[in-house]
Amino acid sequence: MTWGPDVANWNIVIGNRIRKRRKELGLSLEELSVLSGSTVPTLSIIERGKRDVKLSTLIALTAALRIELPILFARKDGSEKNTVPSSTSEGYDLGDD
Amino acid sequence: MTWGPDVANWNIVIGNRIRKRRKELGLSLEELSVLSGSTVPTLSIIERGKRDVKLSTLIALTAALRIELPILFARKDGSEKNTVPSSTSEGYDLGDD
DNA sequence: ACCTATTTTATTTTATATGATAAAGGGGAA
DNA sequence: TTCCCCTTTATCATATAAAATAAAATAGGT
Repeated sequence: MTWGPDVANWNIVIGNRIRKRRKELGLSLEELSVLSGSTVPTLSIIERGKRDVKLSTLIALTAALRIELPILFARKDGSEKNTVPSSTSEGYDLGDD
Repeated sequence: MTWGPDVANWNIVIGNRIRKRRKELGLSLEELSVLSGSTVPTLSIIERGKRDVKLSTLIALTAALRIELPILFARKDGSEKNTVPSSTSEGYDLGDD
């Protein structure tokens, strides 16, 4: 495994959010497995932040959990903006696609 | 290749955002390659949305481009909130990690 | 203690992202 | 035109995500 601290942090944050949401829905790993198309062992590994997951896998999971992808990557503090800036004080302009 | 429409869309959106940001910084693929650790061909493929990237690759890119990961995944419309809800009307509670 | 459901861990195989490298394409500028 | 820079495409090797499966832990109930 062994990733940089940023990668490790994001893997754990995302894994925690997935697990929390799964519990909210009252789903077992087995049930989420059916809904998402990932196997139970894979889900266990992802939820514990032990895998450098591919984007498609996360997207399938968000669909199964009925949340949007940006939620998984949202900042923790409720303060900051998180929509695409169209020319901002931060000095970049990502929108529009 | 061949992904579902959600995956294809996100790959293109993220690729476009990366390329736009790279241009903003006046970087060539070669220069971004050095900064991010990905090879030039890989960057070309990612920027055109033709790869199912791993999360670690995106994180290295955001660092090289000096943007935050949530920006890459931000919704297009400037309206919606995008921070972690702590118990919301949407019916889920992802925070805290 | 037992029983059951759930989760974790381990192993093997398959699919694919990524690296390394080379070659080809595409504009501009001279 | 030729040169130069940048990007795309192609090929092969390697690393690893993910599937499939089984087995071993763990958790909660009773």
